[in-house]
Amino acid sequence: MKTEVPTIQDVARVAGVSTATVSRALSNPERVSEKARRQVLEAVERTGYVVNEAARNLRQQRANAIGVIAPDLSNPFFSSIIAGIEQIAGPNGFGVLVTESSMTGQGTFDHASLLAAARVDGFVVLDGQIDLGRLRNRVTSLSQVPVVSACEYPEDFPAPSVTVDNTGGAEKAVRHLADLGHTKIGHITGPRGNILTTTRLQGFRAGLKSIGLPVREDFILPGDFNLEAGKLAAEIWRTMDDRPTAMFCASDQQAFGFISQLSRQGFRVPEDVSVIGFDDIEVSGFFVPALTTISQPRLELGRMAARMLLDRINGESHREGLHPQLDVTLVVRDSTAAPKPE
Amino acid sequence: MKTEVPTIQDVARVAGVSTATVSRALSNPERVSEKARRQVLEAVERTGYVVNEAARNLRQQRANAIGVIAPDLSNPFFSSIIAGIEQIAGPNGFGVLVTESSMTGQGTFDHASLLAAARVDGFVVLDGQIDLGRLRNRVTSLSQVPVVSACEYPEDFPAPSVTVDNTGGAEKAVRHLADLGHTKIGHITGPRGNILTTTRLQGFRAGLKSIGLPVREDFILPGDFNLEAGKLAAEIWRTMDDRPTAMFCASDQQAFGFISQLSRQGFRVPEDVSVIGFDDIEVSGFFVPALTTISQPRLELGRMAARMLLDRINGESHREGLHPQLDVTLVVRDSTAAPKPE
DNA sequence: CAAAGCCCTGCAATCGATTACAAAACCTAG
DNA sequence: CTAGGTTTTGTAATCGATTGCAGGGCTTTG
Repeated sequence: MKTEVPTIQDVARVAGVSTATVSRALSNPERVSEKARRQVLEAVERTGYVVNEAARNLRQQRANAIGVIAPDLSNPFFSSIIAGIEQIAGPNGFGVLVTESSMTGQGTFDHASLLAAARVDGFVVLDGQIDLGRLRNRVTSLSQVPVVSACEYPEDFPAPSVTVDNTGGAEKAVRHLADLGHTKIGHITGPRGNILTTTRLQGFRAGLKSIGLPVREDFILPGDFNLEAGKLAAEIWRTMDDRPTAMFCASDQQAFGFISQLSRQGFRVPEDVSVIGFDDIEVSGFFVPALTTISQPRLELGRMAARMLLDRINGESHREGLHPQLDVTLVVRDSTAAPKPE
Repeated sequence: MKTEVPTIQDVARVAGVSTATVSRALSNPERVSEKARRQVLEAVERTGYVVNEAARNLRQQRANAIGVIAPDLSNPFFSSIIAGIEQIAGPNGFGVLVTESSMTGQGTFDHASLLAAARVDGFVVLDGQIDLGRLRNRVTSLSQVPVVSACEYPEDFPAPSVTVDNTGGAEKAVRHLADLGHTKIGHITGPRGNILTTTRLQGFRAGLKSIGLPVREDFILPGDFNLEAGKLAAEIWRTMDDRPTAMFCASDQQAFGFISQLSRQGFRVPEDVSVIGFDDIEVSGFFVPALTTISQPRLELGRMAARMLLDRINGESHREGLHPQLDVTLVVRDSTAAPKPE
């Protein structure tokens, strides 16, 4: 077995043409003669040639890859978006470099700069907490790299973004609960300072108002998007004198934690309290009880973000505008029901 | 704002030294004088220089990146492994290129070849179904790229691997159920032909034998690792005349599907049937009921795979042997209990 | 048949960093 | 002060693919 990796030179020699012709035969087949094309293709087959991306990238000044900065890979919500990005990037000849930003602040910077320069042609940012200002300061070249944010985005983020209608989703959730007859509706929020937290809380308030229910501030519990936060909120709910009969959770995971802890304490969902989540991750339909939730088009989020980024990289204008917003839908399952008669 | 990305030439000019000195100052600081180092560092600061990875890769013949071929990114099980890979790769200066192989057979090949050549220095394969022979045939250069498989691996896979003790885990599961008093123990398998399916089934059989219980073939239901498979198995379980009182599921997701469907039909876990899973994904502790399961060190799987791959790339021998196997542990929660007295 | 136009091909420059080699600078010891 | 050794620096080749340019061959048209 020869250990040398074949180069375009080898192919050229075998095919009896110049390297220029080989290159053209592979990337612009219509620019070479039928005969040359056949010879080149056969030589490629024979030698097992694969283009050296580093050389191509250097010459073309593009990496044919995009970076994804995600806060937490083990969260199924994000992996689905990444899958969507993959679906668009792959067929377009772009690789996807995924980086987790849930490291120290230091780490965030180091990783991003690692990706920068000729490594990637652009970024999709999924992390709403990322300190882009800091990034920009330190990595000059980054300011020239196209960035698109998806889903979450920091305040004043100077880049195109694709989001879902969080406010509208929250309103839908509240309306659904009210339609069932609930009047004492609570909310467990996301983490402080997060844009999703803000918009969903806004929607929650707006929803209550639009149907003439008062906003009970003591029914708004601070939380986070993870399982543990739901569990903690359940503990608070338990100790309340006057309990909400329905809770709108800022995420499905949070709802799981909430329901889980409640069940353990002997409460039942939806009999004792209705619960509605947000996200519609895969397992939600299989939870016990199956979770009523606001469904986000996660795959489409990723796909759209990738499309926008690719457009920017190719210098094309956005077909979908700078800040497209995708619709969310209410999915009614078994975790919500009419309140117990007093 | 100037739009030019600064190169090493610019830094050299600003610092008043040659490009060779700049390069050395950055990668081998001890090889240049104190003075030159200071000048270079300052020039880097001033110009905002970031090394061009493509150029470096081309010259050094290494990409400083590794590829990960995962079957399904939206499965939280895999994302956790990927996170582990990240944890090792990042600090060692390696980027991580993630690719999903759950596409057409065509896609699999295309993606891998996309990553090949100078894109990555090696692969971690998480997909047990991948057809490496086919890959090897078509992509000559791949046979020279180090590969490590983690978790799953195709039969006769000619590469180092890191796995967990699946057989032992299955035995532990069976023994736990038997200890609770169960004698009619069933199993829902993984997908046909998968190595995990085989080893866990083996362990299931061995476990029964070692405690003197007969293996009832009709208690072994064919399945898959996903939620839907568990649901289907529940339908079969329901129609059985003589039902197992405990089920060992090949994955947590499968167990969720099983429990979910059963609950919907009015059965209760663990009162009517005990269920034990395999994997211990994050949500398992928060399921209703909290799932008893076999816990895999998922993060460590990824970390070890990354370490092994990096060792191979650096031409070092493996500190941990060619096929290390990690231990799994039984985590007892609420989905298993003694069988109902007849 | 000549001129003009088009298609195809090859030569050689180029991308930006690294590094072998050689020269220069600096030290040390005799 | 000098020979020999060590450290630091610079020059220029190199990695492999792409592409501007120009030349050669072929076709078309007047």
